[in-house]
Amino acid sequence: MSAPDTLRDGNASTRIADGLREAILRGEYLPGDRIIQEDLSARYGGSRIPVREALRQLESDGLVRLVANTGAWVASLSMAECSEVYQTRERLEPLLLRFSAEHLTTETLATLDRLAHQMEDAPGVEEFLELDRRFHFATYDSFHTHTLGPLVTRLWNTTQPYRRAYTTLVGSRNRRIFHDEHHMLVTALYDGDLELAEQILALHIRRTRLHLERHPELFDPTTPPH
Amino acid sequence: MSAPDTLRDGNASTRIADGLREAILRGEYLPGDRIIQEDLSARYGGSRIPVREALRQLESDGLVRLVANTGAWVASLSMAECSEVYQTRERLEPLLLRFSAEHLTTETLATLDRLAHQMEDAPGVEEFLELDRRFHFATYDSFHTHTLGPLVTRLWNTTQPYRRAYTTLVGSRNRRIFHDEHHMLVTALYDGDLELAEQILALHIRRTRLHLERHPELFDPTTPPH
DNA sequence: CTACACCAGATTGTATCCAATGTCACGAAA
DNA sequence: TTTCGTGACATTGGATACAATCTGGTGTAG
Repeated sequence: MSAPDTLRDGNASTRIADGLREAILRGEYLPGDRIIQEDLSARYGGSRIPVREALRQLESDGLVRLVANTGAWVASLSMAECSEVYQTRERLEPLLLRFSAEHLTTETLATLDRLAHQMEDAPGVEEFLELDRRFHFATYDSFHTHTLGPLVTRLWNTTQPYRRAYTTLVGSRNRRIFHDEHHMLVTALYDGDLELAEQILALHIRRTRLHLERHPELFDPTTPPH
Repeated sequence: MSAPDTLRDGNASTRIADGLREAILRGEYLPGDRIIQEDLSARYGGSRIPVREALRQLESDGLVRLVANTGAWVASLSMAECSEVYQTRERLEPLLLRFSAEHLTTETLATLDRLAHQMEDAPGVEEFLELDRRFHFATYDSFHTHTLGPLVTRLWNTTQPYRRAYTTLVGSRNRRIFHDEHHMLVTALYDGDLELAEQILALHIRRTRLHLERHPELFDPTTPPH
């Protein structure tokens, strides 16, 4: 999904921010991990100046927590905070889906169907997560948004570590209903029934949240003081 | 609402970001205005390093647009983009209202009622905008949120210049329905009817959007390439 | 044994300097 | 007159160096 650590944009801060974001999403850094500026300088090249700009960016993205004169940590969520993100998604993503579905092409629909089936055979956690993300974002990509798209991406990103932990924990048990919901969503989109598609998506997100809430042990026990 | 330009947080970047954010919200900078790093250094003190970090922060907040090796501008919205923000708010704020309303105190309700009445006598545009913001955020403040509150603040911030322009343009005409909606909201909260409160709020935001959409001349005519 | 003060090392925050890049005005050619 | 190239200037991007601050361990007093 992303180029290697070579130059890809004009400036170093963007490159570092992108690289670190991907690393966090890949699970290379875990919630609560300390981030040392110098380490990032060494890893991505360059001095600490662009590293610091990158950290500011990621802080606004909700992936990093900065404390003045003290340091940076990979953001962690309490269960209540994670639930909040999911409830937010439950309201936002159906809207984005509606915007996007109005411009869906036949090719995209075919892709969605293919992804939904591929997921059923996903061998491991990483493949499953990756395909799930690609599936949902494929339903959103047909509408170029200014606000909503980036917002939803952000919400996915901040909760990614917990989705990974949950998926790892429960293995491939109980995934049937998950796949069924995906197929139902594809069918509703085929039929052009946007109202139904919105409802299925909302329920899909809601059910996932309720499942996550059964595993408080995955989350940061304390709400950090901010 | 904010301290003057003196130190308020440990580091300069946060101070500069806060100062510039407030300045943009006050309308001191207009959408499309060029921002020169050196000017901010001079204005807020310090070198350009913390200024650049502040600009990255505000870029992630959607208030500033950065182009590599070229410069920074105060973000501007096309009408479609502004509408998108309002449609997003229409889905998000009722949820936040619901969360918050569960913890509303009698004092807060009294404050809301007072603010709603004060707004009717607001002498100028700035007072009106300020009171409107304080009213709505007072309905949200009873619930300490991790994601939703900051998100809503962000959406308010990015559209603030256009609310100001619209309010200035139409003067105090047609404000009656606006005030009525506020009073209806207060009443619904008094009655503890959250369902009704959510609906009133959604309609309030929706109607505002439709009014804004009658004035395309307020917005950036071109969707900037990003 | 615990609590606290203090100091050394580690890490972050910022200023200055220089390099890289883009902008804009000017002038020459079509 | 318009278009295109060119070069000086303005502005941004980044590296190094240093100052400020925090952390964690050690030793001392209670």
